[in-house]
Amino acid sequence: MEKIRTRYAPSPTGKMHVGNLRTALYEFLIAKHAGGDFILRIEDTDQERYVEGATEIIYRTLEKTGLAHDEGPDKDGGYGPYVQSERVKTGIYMKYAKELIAKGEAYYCFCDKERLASLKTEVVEGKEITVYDKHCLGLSKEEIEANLAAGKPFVVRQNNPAEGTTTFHDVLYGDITVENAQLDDMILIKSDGYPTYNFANVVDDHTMNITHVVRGNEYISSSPKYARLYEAFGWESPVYVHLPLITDENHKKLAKRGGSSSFEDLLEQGFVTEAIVNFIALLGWSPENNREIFSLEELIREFDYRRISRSPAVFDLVKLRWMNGEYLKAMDPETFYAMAEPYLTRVITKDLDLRKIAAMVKTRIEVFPDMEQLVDFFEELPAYDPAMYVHKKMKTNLASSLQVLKDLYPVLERQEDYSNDGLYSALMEYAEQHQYKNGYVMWPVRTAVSGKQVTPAGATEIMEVLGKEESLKRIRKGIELLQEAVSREEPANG
RNA sequence: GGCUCCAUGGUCAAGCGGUUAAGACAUCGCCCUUUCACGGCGGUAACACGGGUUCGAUUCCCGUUGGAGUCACCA
Repeated sequence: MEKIRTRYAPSPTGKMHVGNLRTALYEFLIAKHAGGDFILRIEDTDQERYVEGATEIIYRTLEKTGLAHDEGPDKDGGYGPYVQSERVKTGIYMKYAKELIAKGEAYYCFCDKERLASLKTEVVEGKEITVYDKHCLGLSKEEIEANLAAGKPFVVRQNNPAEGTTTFHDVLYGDITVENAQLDDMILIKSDGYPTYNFANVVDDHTMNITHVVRGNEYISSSPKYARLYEAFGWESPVYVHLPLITDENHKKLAKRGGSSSFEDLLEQGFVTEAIVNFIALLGWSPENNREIFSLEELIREFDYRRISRSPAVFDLVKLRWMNGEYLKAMDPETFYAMAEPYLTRVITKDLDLRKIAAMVKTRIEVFPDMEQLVDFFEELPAYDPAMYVHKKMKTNLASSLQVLKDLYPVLERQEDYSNDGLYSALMEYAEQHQYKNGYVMWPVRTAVSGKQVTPAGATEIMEVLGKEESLKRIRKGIELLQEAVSREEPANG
């Protein structure tokens, strides 16, 4: 059987959109699952949209995500060049365009912008819809020669029949048939001499021996035109795999612009590469079993493209967050610390044991930025409401908390061992002496020492990090606040 | 609007003629607990509608409705 060759053919126009990343992933997986090759081809035929540095983003993203290409601009496999603007220089597209012209499957068009604008257009939902009228198809050989000789700008258009139907096959969607009358004479070669995406794509896929064309669903409606091109050339059509759309929560195609639609945006929001890859793999595909957590290696093994779904999938950030949390929990502590540190130092400037803090927070966050509000109290005791000392379940109230803190203060002052274990046994000893429940004493201590309703660890772990001096200081502050609160309460009660 | 595609809970989804219609996220409740979280257990929640085909349709066909995509010298 023929070796599978898939290609990722992005345009260097900016960030790496998650839809594109997913396409690249699937292309990679389809090839690798079958031991095939994954090729990178840069489609930069639109000079106007070209963005400086965008090619670097593509390389960087593929590298970071582990989607290693077997061939590409930086890795010649004998099918180069792998950048379309360079291929243009070889004259390949014009050569094939002329072949089509000779066959009557394409023609020169000299219509200028004005004439095109004068064509009857229909405005639907704010979009102008113009159908080219094949005006230049009627040009005589002499007229064409004369125009060409005069250096008149031209484009080359595909000549589609007005009758009959065209059918193409997609592995997921089956046969799709459209009336040829629906196919407008799309431009193959632009007036600047560059091929359009549609044409370059077909020529390149064929000459680069691509066996499986994997792309987004939005191309499905132009596929019949591709099919006609292959037919006109007498080329064998590749296997088509059109991927379901990824949509936003309103079920609209995920916008290019938007807070979390690019790989870079997601990294910025604190997501981990592996989680992103894992998550988008499951957007439109599911394995035979119920597994959800997959490494790239495992995906390669499991990925059967026949199980790709046909219906669009909403990009659910909430579930991505969950999955990211799973990755953080499974991450080894050193790696986690290395990634967490920059976020930690954003809120903690004091000389505290950041490793310990990172460890506390590791299983409690979904994305890195979550940790900031979880640990900021280490830096400074926030102003807090004494009402926080009241906990129904712990049966603690203002007076009991005050009592506990007052009792404990000298104990903690005497305490030498400020390790978590040492402190814990000291507090437990106190609890036992007074027949108090653990929470009855732990709750007020934790509150005093953190000033927070929610903390990433228990009282003694926090004190261990804080150290003796700071811990005592915070407990004194707690006693002070409680005394005020109690005295304010008493007259009212009495 | 033309054309095309899609249709199982709020979301991702399994299912491929006969099932108590999985599982995950989210949500709710309980348990555990040095609060919260984590973890454990459990609950709520779905086959868009109407016709066929069939002994039997979530599953096959047609239609309706709904949603989406696309109609560039962009990819």
